[in-house]
Amino acid sequence: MIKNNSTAKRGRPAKSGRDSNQTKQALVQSGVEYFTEFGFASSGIDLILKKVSVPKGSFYHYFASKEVFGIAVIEEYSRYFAKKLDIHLLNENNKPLIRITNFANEAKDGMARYNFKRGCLIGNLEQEVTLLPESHRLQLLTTLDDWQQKIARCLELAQHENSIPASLDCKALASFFWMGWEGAIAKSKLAKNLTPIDIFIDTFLQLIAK
Amino acid sequence: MIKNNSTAKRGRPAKSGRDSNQTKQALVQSGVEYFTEFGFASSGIDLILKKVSVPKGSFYHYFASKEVFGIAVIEEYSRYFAKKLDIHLLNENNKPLIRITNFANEAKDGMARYNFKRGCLIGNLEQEVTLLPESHRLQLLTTLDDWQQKIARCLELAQHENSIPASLDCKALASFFWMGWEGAIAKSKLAKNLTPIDIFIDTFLQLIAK
DNA sequence: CACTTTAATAGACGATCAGTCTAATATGTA
DNA sequence: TACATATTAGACTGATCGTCTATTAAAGTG
Repeated sequence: MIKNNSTAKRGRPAKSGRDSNQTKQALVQSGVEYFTEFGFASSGIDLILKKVSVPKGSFYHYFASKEVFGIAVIEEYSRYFAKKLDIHLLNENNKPLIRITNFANEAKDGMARYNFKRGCLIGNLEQEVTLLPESHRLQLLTTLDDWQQKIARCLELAQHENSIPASLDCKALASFFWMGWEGAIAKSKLAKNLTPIDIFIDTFLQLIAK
Repeated sequence: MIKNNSTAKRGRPAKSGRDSNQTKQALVQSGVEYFTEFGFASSGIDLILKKVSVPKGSFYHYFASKEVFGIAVIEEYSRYFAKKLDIHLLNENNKPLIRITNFANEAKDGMARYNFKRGCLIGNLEQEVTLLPESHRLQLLTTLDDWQQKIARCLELAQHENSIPASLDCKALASFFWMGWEGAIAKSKLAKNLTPIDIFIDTFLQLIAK
């Protein structure tokens, strides 16, 4: 007998009508939103579930624990953000430093759109690290390292076209960039306006310009 | 009858033997430590009390609420940190940029001494701002503004002695400095080493040097 | 010395909410 | 019909939170 390849599924059907992967993805997405706004420790599973109409009893059917769920959430955000970075930083229509500016502008839009309540998931969890499981800590480091490489490559391009001094160490400069960036996002959340991000980007570009 | 000016006190004596002000101060100090390590929301009053052997029932005798207590804690830390800043930034034995380096070195010592678990209270609460009462948010902004002025003045001195370009806006640069600083402290906590702080300070000084 | 005032403590209260688990339910397959 | 599988219902334990009220222990007062 040939295995039926149709979409027919065994078991009790999900209340929402979603299939298993969709439900999982919806939960992860909800987790991204809550963790970004309230952090890991202060986000309750209850609300995360409620937001996407998945009953509480189902959580441990989809994830083994809150920690494992957290890993999926961080991974999702990392992927999403890396993609956004690539769109700008690899855009050959623009010069390298313009690409960075464009990325910053998109991020600024996001900050304002969510009323300065969200910011960057990675930056937020970073501050919470003393409360986080070790698995999360390592994952955050890996993510930041990835982003750092993307910026470093863009800065190297700028260097090759002689927009910034050859004397600069682009790897160190990329690390410097992200520290300032996370600080700027945090300050922007605190001040509830975009001035900090503007100051950060403007100053950064001014300082490295040849 | 002349009022007795001795140390005799009414009321049930404190278990610890401390007087009211000492107890209050001890609680605030304990709060600084807990809030710096775990943030405001995740720090329980219970542990803060236990650390300085003040019984739980006494908390609301000394402070009207956790929020009011938080204000005292932030104020204490702000004062402590401002003093530390002044010691370095107003030290006329050193050139302005050396003063900044010295401040950074002392902070590095502190990070290592506490095993990268504490960092900066203000930076930590900053990330938590969505969970904080508005009074705390405003207080954090004021504190950062104060620190910013101190660094700005130091940078202006550097400018006057021609160590950094006259074209730089010292106020903006000071704001830039603190965003990067808070980001570097956070990254250092995450990585559990001092490399991020080194990269931040070295790069900052390199970029602004004439 | 009785009584009041003040300072500090003891201990419990109600609420919330975490993460988890077991039993029940709803479907497909044999 | 019986079983396998997928999902849900909902309660459970245990912690912990911030807060409050009654009580205790001292000093002042007349």
